[in-house]
Amino acid sequence: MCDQADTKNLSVGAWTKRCYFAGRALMDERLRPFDLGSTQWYVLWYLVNNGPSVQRDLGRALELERATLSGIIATLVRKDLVAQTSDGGDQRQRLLTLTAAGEALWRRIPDLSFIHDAAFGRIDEADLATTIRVLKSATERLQTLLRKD
Amino acid sequence: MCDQADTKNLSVGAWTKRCYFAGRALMDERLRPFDLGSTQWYVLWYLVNNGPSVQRDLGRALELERATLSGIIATLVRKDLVAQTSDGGDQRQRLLTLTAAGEALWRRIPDLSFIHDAAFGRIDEADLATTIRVLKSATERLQTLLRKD
DNA sequence: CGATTATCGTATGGTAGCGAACGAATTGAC
DNA sequence: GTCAATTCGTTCGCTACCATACGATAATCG
Repeated sequence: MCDQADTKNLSVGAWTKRCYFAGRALMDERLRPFDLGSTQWYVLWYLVNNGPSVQRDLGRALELERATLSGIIATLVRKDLVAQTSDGGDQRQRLLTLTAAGEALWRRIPDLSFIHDAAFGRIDEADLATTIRVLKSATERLQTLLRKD
Repeated sequence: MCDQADTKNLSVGAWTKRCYFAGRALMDERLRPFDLGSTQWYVLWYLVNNGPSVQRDLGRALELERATLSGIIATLVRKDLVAQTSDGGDQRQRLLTLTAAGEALWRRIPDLSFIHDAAFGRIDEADLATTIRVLKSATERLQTLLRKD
């Protein structure tokens, strides 16, 4: 967004947006036959790899706000891919488990790691490290400014 | 998202997301007193710097889909910040102009360039260039894969 | 123990983004 | 000149994200 602005630094933000949305668009496209969104895929992925989990842990791992995750879970429950129960422990928490339909769907979904390989696989290790460092420090600075005046 | 996944390359995507949303969140926070979203700000910014513009050009400059821009314009028109007219030329196109209220609001909004300065200002030029190159090539590869099978 | 504080999930309302389908207008091919 | 293809904007339905406010449950402090 706004490459033509005064400082060339703005273009970092522009490419950050482009890259983020291009990745999401590709995931969404490949998941469309399964009627699944990219973030919904991440939730299933987490449950497959970590087993039944509490909503709170899932939100922290995927860095999603409670409200955001709540909506995504509601969608997955509506599609009968995930079940939301109480495990008898902390009554505030909800335990999420894959349903049989959810597991069956997951087995039908092809591997999506080619997306990350295609995007970053051929890039030099040192350049990747630099990119991560730049994005990380920029993010930290932005978050420091947030609500800190 | 998903830092704990198998390949470390995944974390580039995670930081891309983090950085993008951190920047947007900061813009949104600073614009909240003016009841303006970050993308709405970009539209006003474009009109201020380029004068009355056709919706099509604005969409291309900001890289927004027609449908996305249409919604944003509708919001700005509802707030009486932007007016949508026909300029007598191509009858399919709509000319966008800032209203008096839009110009008045723009004058009240503080400069937001500090956001980009804070995020990327202190980063080494060479590292910035590397980051842009990595993000650009990743984006291009992703877009090549999109709908090309 | 009781009252305050913190945490978890939900609900609401908003912005931002995309795909698909549509009508209207323009352009191009023949 | 007519008909097909393209372009422009809108609308609809959807995902995803956040802030805010709320109720319910835990944890803590007195």
